Amino acid sequence: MANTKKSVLQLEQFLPYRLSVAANLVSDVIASSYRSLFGLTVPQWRLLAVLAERHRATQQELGAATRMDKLVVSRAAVALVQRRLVRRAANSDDQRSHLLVLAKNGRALYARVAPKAIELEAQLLAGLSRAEREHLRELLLRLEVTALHLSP
Amino acid sequence: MANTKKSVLQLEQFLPYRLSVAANLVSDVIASSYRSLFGLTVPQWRLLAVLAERHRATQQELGAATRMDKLVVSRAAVALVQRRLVRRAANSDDQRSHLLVLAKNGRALYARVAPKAIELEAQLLAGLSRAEREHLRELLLRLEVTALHLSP
DNA sequence: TGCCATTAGTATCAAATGATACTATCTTGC
DNA sequence: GCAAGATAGTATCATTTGATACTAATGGCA
Repeated sequence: MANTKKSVLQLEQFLPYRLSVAANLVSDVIASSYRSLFGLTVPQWRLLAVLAERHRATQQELGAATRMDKLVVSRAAVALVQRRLVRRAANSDDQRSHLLVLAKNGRALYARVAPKAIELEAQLLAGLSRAEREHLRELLLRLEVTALHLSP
Repeated sequence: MANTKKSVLQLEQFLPYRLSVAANLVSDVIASSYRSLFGLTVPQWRLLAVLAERHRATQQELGAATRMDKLVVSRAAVALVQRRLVRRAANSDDQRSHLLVLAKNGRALYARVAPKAIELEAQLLAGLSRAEREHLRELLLRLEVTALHLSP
């Protein structure tokens, strides 16, 4: 019998479940690699990535760029500053916030982390053709937009 | 300039990041819905779903079916038993384990939860055609297999 | 049989995460 | 130009989550 109506739910076929399983597996691969190689958590690594792209940002901007809430950003920033990978400077435009910038150490670490990230991504995507990767990216994006719409 | 080589990393384009963002958004939609409507966490809901499919299972089997570790399964099971949604029976084949079965309440609750789950899935996938949904499912599956291979 | 390694499940403690509320600064409306 | 919100960031506390180690039971296998 073809599954034309799917009035019954099967967990294995349930997309939110599949998505969660895939994302967790990928995330574990990434997270354990960053932690063991560089001592970085995922939020910390994301901040580094954004700061490498933008050269400077407030925590607020970092939160928007990484879609992490301000508490997660704050804790990651504190850790990075303590490790002297990132420096804080006053923001003359707004004294409530600080501008975060990569320190020399941070820049050096990022130069080591980024190739590893690209390599991991390549390994994860090894089973997909170029066209399939593009398609996956696009499908995920559209899913995101819809989910965002449904969010509380 | 076409991005032919991508020697530089952009977080926005980084697949593990995109996947994580999409999965978290979807997961939040699901989790908050289940919690507010039924008082269920995601692990609890997954156990109900598997028990509804199989009628009985040990925690070990539940862990394998839902890809959650035994600690998560144990805590979810305790909560479900306390709410009398699930009953435990001795397993004569192996006295170390128990067989979990949906109680009447659990069956009734599941009958209310499942349609909601299917509806949420439909809403999340509203932006995708049938073919695209299939494709997404397949791509995620292949990604999973690769990630599993890379796992520690 | 009887010993040892393995497994199912849980208790216990440490660490991460999240909710709330606070301080300091900024913005807006009047 | 000054009160009344709003916002950036953090401290504090409560809850979740995870690591470790434990108990009880099983499965080899000598």
